[in-house]
Amino acid sequence: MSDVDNGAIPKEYDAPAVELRLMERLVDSAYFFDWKSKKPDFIIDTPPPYPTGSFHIGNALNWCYIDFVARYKRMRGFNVMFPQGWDCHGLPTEVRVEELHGITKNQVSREEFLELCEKLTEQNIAKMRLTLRRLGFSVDWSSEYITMKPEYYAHTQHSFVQMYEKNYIYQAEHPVNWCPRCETAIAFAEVDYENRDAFLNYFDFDGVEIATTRPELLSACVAVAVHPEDLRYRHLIEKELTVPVFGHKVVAISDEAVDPSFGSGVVMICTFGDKQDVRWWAKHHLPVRKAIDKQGRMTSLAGKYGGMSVDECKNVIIEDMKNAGLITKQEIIEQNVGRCWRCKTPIETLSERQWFVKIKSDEILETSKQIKWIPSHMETRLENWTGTMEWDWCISRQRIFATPIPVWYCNQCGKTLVAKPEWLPVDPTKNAPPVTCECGSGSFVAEEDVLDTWMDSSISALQVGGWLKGENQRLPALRPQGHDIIRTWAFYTILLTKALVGVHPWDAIIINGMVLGEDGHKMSKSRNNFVVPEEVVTKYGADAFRQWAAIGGSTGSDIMFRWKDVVAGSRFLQKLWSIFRFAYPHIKNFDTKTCAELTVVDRWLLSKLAKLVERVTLNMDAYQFNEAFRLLRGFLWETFADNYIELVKSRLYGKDLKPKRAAEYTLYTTIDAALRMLSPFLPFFTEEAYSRLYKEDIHEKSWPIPDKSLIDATSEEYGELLVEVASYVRRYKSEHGIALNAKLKKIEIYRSPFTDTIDLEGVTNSIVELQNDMPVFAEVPVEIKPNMSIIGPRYKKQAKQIVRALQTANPVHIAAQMKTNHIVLQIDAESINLEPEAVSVKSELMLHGKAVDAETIKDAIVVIEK
RNA sequence: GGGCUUGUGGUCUAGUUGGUCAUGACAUCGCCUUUACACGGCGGAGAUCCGGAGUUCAAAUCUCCGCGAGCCCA
Repeated sequence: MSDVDNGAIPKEYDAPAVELRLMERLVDSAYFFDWKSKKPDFIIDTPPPYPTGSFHIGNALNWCYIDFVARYKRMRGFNVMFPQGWDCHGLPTEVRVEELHGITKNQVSREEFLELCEKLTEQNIAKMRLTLRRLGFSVDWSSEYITMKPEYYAHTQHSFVQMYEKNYIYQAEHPVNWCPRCETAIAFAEVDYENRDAFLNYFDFDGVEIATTRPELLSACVAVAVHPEDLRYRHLIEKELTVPVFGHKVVAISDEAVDPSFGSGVVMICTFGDKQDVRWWAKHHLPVRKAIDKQGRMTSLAGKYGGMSVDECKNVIIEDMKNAGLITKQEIIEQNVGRCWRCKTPIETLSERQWFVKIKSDEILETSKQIKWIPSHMETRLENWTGTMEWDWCISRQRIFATPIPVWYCNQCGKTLVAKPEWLPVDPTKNAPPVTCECGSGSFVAEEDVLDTWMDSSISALQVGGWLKGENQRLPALRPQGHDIIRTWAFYTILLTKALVGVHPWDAIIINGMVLGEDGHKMSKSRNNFVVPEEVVTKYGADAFRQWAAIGGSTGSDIMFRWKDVVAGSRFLQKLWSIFRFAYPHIKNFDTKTCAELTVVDRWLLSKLAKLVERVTLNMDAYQFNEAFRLLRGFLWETFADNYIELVKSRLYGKDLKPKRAAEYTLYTTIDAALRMLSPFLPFFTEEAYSRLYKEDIHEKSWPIPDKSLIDATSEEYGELLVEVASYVRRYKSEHGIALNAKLKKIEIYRSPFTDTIDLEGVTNSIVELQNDMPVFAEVPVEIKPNMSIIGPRYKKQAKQIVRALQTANPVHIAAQMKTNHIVLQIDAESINLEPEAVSVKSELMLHGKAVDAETIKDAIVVIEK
């Protein structure tokens, strides 16, 4: 090859440089979903990330999966929608705005604060869009949605109104998880749990010993409880007791759930110390005594402790009780404390008037069963969560940056007025309703609470499918998400979609694992095992990063981020580039109509290529990206580059046109199919290579179809033999310290099934002679290998004895018998006729007196003359 | 405490329906600068597939027990 031929193709592939150049010519409209297309839909319910300003590596993993699917499905003829949403609302942005501007949300007006939140969110989204583009994701920007925009939150409000009309939503005074720092109710899904040590205080409760970790709730005590079978306390049941310090009277009840071995076996029930208190309170119809307010301070109910914080009150009351001689002992126990997932403040259980969505477990489970879960065991996580819900989904929040609840209350009669769909979007704190109340009054007070952010994001499946947009409602084929939000996003989306439109939200849900740092722990800033996608892309390029995502682990399992995987990815890019650089001059002007007379080696490769296409396609359909990519890489690196190309070099550089054309044809066909199959994984590399060859966009090409007529067992067998012979010669040279390109005196192949030696002569750089007959030397069998896949099923219990008999027998004797088609073995008293195919013979070959090296490969015998 | 997952050469990892020789990457050792690639090629060494029991002619693969790890939750 002269320099002129490949002068345009640089030797090294500089991925970051190529990728940045290609990004500039990207046209967004290439990936737009076509609402009027006749092609079948493939809509993806992309997770809307929280606009923190940086796209997390865990997101990036998930987006790689999504992009593999989107690009693959487009090539398979689908009208694909890969939308990008942004889940804007919520506390983190509120907190960030307070930090950035050195204010608290109460120091500025509601509007002003909202404006600051929106501005920050816009900026963060802009940053994250850049990362998405840099990673090569084929996002459909025409389908982008931003949940804080009126056109989106109008839909969130619409879902609220519809759910209210369908009797899924109600307002009630009910215990809720409350974060006193954020001053808002939160859902179970927002509660984190942590073990910590606490004092278990034993004290005298009107003559009965009671143990509690929460003496500050004494003023909220509404009952004491004992186990019904506990003989020590039977006499107490239904008696009235006086609460120490505070003096109010409570009744003693019995309940199976009391653990007689915990503490003294008597428990005090308060409003509300923990979830168990709530269960007892509901079951025994106990009264409510609110001792803690929304800021986490003691109320006037706590008497002289009123106004203290919970912790303060706890310390003071313990001191007071000790001084009064009430506390008898204290033990340290491990306690599990629920905390706000955002600010880590211990949560309280308060009884408040809140909005709830009914959880219909049966409906959710039934709907979930209509969805294909990948991997399937992830569905159990949803089932387990659904079965453990203690009360309904609390959707009201006491915050500012969120979707307003579209509700007013009549100032005169107190009636609740829920907005009509045509009034939406609406902020009730800014706008009065355009009607009067049934009672005739036109004076309303606005609901100031806002909606849980999951209400926004959990209509995403409907939203991307054109909900309320005058289109026929379509639904996504696929929901990709992490297993950490199965109990929230997946759960709520199933609930809302089923309730609102009566069907399951998606056909399939594919779960990605979490990304672990190189220390094996979940990636987090505090562990300092954190890597950002930008860093990887700057060093090695997006295509290398995407390979880590593809083969770092099997789909659904947690996957460790490893720099060396990215490095291996970039090396594969270089290998591919070298292959391309080598093939380019041979295929750039290739005429596809040229009919070629293929050699054994060509047919071998094309048969394997056809099988590869079949298997890769199957794995892509099953979302097994790791397997698909592994197959591609293995084929290209070993089969194609290390074997095929080495074998055909002499033909490609030779003067004989026919075999040259055949090799060119095979090169061309393989590279074309390989680039297409690689393109979902390596969009930049394949575009760069393809556009140099064809001046066309590979991403508009179709997925290759396996040419089954090329699958041919005989060609594969012959080709395999050729490869093994070549490999034997290489090994021979290596072992004998002969240079790889050194010429051997002569290579003879006896009993060769094929007739042409051109490729073998090329690759061994030696003369190859074929002989039909047996070689003149003796074949000495040295080992008999049993074929278990034949012996096992055929002889069952006797198999083990047969194997032992074969191994102890004289190999020469067994081999001789094979020629008569009967191998007679004596097993116990029985004589067994074993078929020859049940064994294979390993032989050493000897030539009378003369020194040659020889090896049996399959049925052929290769002799190297020394 | 519960649920789910998982335990494979030094490290990480693949392994579809149980079937002779367990995949690959990185690291390691030897040889090779051969006209695509030294970010490469060829060759080697390195694994009782966590431990135990069971099912089976046959188990990395199925079942049970034990020990360990991860995630989600209480």
